[in-house]
Amino acid sequence: MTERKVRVRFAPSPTGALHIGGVRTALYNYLFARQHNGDLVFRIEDTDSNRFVPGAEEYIIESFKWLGIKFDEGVSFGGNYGPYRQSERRDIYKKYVQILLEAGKAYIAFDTPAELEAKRAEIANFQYDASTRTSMRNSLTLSKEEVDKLIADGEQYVVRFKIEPNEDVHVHDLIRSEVVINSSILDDKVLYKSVDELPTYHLANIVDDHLMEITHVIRGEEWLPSAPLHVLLYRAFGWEDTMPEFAHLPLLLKPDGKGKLSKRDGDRLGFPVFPLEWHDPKTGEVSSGYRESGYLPEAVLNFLALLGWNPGNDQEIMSLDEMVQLFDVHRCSKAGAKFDYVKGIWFNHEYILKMSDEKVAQLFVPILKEHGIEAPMDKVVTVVGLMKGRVNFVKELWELCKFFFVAPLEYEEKTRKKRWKEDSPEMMSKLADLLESLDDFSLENQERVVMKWIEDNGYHTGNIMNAFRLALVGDGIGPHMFDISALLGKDETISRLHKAVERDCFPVFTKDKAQK
RNA sequence: GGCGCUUUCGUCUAGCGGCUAGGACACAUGCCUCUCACGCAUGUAACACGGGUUCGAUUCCCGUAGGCGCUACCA
Repeated sequence: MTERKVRVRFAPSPTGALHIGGVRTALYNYLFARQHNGDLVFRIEDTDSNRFVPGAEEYIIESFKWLGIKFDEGVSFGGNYGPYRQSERRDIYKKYVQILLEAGKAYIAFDTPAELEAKRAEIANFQYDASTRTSMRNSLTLSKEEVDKLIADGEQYVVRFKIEPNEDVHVHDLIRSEVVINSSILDDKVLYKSVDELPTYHLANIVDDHLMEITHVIRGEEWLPSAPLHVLLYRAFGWEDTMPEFAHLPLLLKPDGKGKLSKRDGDRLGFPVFPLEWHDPKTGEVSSGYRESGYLPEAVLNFLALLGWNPGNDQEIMSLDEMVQLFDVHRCSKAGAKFDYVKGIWFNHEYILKMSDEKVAQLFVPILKEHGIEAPMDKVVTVVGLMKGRVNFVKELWELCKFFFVAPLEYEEKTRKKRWKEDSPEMMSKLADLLESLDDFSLENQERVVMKWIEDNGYHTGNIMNAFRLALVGDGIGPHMFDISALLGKDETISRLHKAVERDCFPVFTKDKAQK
């Protein structure tokens, strides 16, 4: 095979937010490049001036920065194969269009969009190809003089690829092995439009991949039908010997129902489909992002990687570096994968579990601040250590942990009803007195003394501990009691006990299940 | 409609002629326990259908059906 350095590219169109499927495509390209000590190129395919959306390019770059996917060259990264924005490569494309024209492998067509539309309405399954081009207005049916005159008169035209019929075109695909399509079913694709002096995707793509010395094209399955066209283009230019290898990835599908994953599904089922929050400049609509929803970038990448690929064993939790080692494009699945966002939540849980208490605490501090809490770091770290296993997202920590920082003002009704007995005020007073007498308020000492006190007096452990919990937490949840009281400290613990006794654990609140 | 791709538990998937069809998420149950979780254990659950090939098909081939994609002067 070739000795060329591996070079792959991710080439989005700046038409809006980066779709999560695009993120996965980029990830696979990244893994492939890293694994082969190759380069990953970031190219912007903005050949459709009508669909350009301001801010989209910046959004895409920021997304990858957050995710931790690094490019070696391209828009905003520099490199020796630029420019990397297709709208800045007009002259290059013009030159190659000319080459095809001169070689008789492409021709100029003057049929207006309206005329074509009429044709399509008139003839079922109309296709601009070998069977119909002789009856259309193009440089094959018009004389050289007529063509020149039309152009001189400012008539708009397009350049079409002249596809020879009845030829079996073989596309070798790394995931699907060989795909064969007969050239007769391909139409004479528009390669270039005079209106904006820009090529269409197909031409620009082939020219750029060739000039940028791309060795492997890893892209979504939606491109499979046009792969034969691309092969034909490489051939027309005489570049077949350096034509990249293709790998067409299966698509990401709706979690339920049918069809490919769309932004609507996210809104409908409550999960993001974009890496970052996206503010649509045209509609003003705001779409949620994985970052803002509290996902860890490593978890998102890990989750995405396994949607359509697996390392061949049971390992599911993998760092980016591990994935680089394990990735194998031949192990990609062929069929589309329903987007299992519930599993994505599980990945986030696993990554929080895996992350050090210190790091999670750092993420928790801003959330505490939002609630007006400024706590010493060591306390936050301890709380996180006690509680992080219970959540899927760092932000969920607040609801579960707030009692560590704020004394309860109300007590959960159901728990009060169940755990606050007739004699609880009396018992809690006694407990407060007992704790008051302690010089050593450590977890171990408290536990030893209190448990002995319970045993000596023949109390019921559950009654005491549950009332104790209700007094300190205001609810029937949380870690072991002495973890709580030790962290709260002697004064705060006793204060909360006294308050609970005074109030008799009133007022109460109910957990409204309806509100999320 | 045409062309192409595709088809294993509800979901993501392992399997590459002979297996009690494995794992993970979700779900259920149990254990742990002062509560709620975490965790751990166990369980429910799949080879789309019909023909071949073969001693033997989840696996190979051909159909059918379903799904997905493409079918633009969009990518």
